[in-house]
Amino acid sequence: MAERKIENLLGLAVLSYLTQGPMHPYQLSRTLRDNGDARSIKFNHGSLYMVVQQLARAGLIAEVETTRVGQRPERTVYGLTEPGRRELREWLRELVQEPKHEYLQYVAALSLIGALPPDDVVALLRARLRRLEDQRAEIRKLIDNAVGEGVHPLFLVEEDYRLALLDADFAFTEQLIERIENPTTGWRSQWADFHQELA
Amino acid sequence: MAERKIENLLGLAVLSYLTQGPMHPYQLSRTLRDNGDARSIKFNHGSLYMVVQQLARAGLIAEVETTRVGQRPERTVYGLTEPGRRELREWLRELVQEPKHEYLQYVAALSLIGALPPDDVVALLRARLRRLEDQRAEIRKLIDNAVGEGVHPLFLVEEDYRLALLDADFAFTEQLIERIENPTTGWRSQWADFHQELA
DNA sequence: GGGGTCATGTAATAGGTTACATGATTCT
DNA sequence: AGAATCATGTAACCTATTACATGACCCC
Repeated sequence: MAERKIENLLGLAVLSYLTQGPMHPYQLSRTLRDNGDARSIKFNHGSLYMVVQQLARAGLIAEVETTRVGQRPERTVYGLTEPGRRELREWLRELVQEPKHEYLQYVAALSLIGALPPDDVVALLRARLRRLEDQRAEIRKLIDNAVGEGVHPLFLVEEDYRLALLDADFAFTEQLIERIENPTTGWRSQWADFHQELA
Repeated sequence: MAERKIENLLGLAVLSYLTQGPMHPYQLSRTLRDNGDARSIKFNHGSLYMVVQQLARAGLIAEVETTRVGQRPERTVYGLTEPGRRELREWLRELVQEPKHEYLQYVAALSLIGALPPDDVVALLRARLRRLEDQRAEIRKLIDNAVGEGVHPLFLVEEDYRLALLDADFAFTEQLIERIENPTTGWRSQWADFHQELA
């Protein structure tokens, strides 16, 4: 399968929004933030303009008109092209279908965790549990609010997914504490020994 | 808390390896790959040299000596400084303790999933389930092999975590299919209607 | 002993983020 | 009317990735 010209997921969001008609970048920016999609896709003002340029260069979107109101800078309105529509479809299909390898911070930390002494780690893991609970509650509230306002759950699946991951993290972390602390099979003493040697 | 000067997690790995004594970049590179830490931390040759420079500029590591063997380019050997040791500890502590918001591809896709027709999506989700199983099996094997060779499970926790996330993804995805397809409460028809309007 | 691959590093390019700039609008 | 904020875009900077370069070693 041909490599994608644009990797930045902001581009995907842009393509997706443009299915509802042509827009200028600022409008996209606005919609992104209002829609709360910025929770799911890393967004910042500067990158948006960049990505729009890239999409245009790749022929996935095209200038539809440029207007000017008063003395403000020109606004260039972009619309989806046919290749753009196809790219949107293919890109989305791939992301849904193909679990991608991602580099997560916690994974990185876990892979180097031996550099900290085990007792410290247990305390840190306990702290993590608390924060995970907080985050969970927050997302829960966000979902409930939205549903309360009549948003169809289809538009909240990504938040459900986040919850699922948080729960998995929580369970894993609890279990990790157990594996360190268990009085008979726990790793504590070996770990402490190993850790001595480093210092 | 003061912002970290270096964000790139490769830097964390470098600090961590240097606790075992000074090394030159190529040696770090080698260790990274051999250790399999490249599975957890995005690694490529070029970035490593960059990060090493950054760490040096920030005073977290320092040149210990530069040697030259034959006509090969000079090798500069770096060692951990005291601030570097502290940074390593603090950085790790933070990562363990504080669940970070990350932008995941699947999350992005889910947030825009309405752009695809529901029947397609169900097929894609089913495909995902199969690949998740494959990935799971692969990691399982990797863990079992390593344990078989006598590696302490402490050095495999990050793989356990990966498994936990894969399982959560699997369960979520199964459930999502159900929520779309359920004959009485499923989203299919509303979704299809909504999707019509876009075209 | 010539062709690959390893060892080791630098330079060029492209991507993304922050900072800057300026007219319009709203608030007090 | 001045201050603050919004609208809109560009430019400068920094980071990361790819490509390039070259001596040494190993294999047939």
